[in-house]
Amino acid sequence: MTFQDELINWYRINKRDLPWRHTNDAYTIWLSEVILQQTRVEQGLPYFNKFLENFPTVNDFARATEAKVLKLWQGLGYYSRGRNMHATAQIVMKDYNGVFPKLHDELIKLKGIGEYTAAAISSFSSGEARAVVDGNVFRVLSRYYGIDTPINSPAGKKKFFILANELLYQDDPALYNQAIMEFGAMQCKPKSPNCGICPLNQTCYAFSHKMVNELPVKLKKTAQKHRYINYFICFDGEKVLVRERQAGDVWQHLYDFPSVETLTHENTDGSLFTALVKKTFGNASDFELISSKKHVLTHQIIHVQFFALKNYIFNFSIQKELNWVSLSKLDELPQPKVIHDFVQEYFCSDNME
DNA sequence: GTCCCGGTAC
DNA sequence: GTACCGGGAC
Repeated sequence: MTFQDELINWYRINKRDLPWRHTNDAYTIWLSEVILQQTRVEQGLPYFNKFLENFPTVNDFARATEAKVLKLWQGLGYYSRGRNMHATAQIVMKDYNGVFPKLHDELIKLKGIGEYTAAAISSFSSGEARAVVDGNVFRVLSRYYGIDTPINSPAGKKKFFILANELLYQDDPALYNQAIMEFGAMQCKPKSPNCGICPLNQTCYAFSHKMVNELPVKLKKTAQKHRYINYFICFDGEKVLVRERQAGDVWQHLYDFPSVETLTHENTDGSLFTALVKKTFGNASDFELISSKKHVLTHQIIHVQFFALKNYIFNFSIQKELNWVSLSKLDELPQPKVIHDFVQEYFCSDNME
């Protein structure tokens, strides 16, 4: 049997029953593919159901507010995906009369749709012969063919893209695309794949050369930088002061609190930190540490501290994009996970007293 | 705790 | 090439 036939055969027996595999609708497939970018099926599945329920059509998606989209996206990470989807839904309404494109060359023009997603949507919705090249495909091909070109280098991307398209099963591109990705996700897993039961083990380069754990090769990621963000919780009766985060940093258009960022881990009781807080919030201001958390991103390790702020003088010129929000409405705002976790803990223990 | 996983935009 | 997030495996 050929490589392609083995994969398809394996897929017919082992595939998971997933909702987006029962449709040819480009809009529904787009929802699933963008949600599944950088995301495992188990984590993405509830979000897919939530989005389809809230936005049954691309028109419903386009007419929503961005805050509603981000609120539904909350906790999934990489929020630019949600913002780009919202923009794309509006472009589809305006430029495509609400009919979601099915062909690669149109899809690739849309925000948030790159080579992988254009190939996936076009092959699954229209049967177009475009090979998907995602992390699963990189892994399966690099191991089976023994290719050690780094998958995150320009040369590697080109090489695997060409090979994947040469291997594409022309009789049913969609079936083959599904098969190789599912095979990568479930059998040719990143860690401890069970090569003993793999139907391709007799012809797999990595297996016969004992290189399964060395492939694929990936260039080392850049070092993470440490950041120290100190949040201040300000109350005015039932209202709390929140900030909408702006472009140029993480969590764009999500909400957190007024903050003071320092270059190092400041001593909370130290005079330097106290001076900084007084400079920001007024000389009479006083603060008390509530909670500390560490939040890890790709390129940043964010050390977060939450303080209760008292006797401050509110001054809009100090931090922009500040708004008072009543406590009961706070959870309606999209929040970064580290903020949402804090809010849940802080106000839950408050209620229990 | 520490390490590893994954598409797109710029 | 680098920035974007959160969760799962160990």
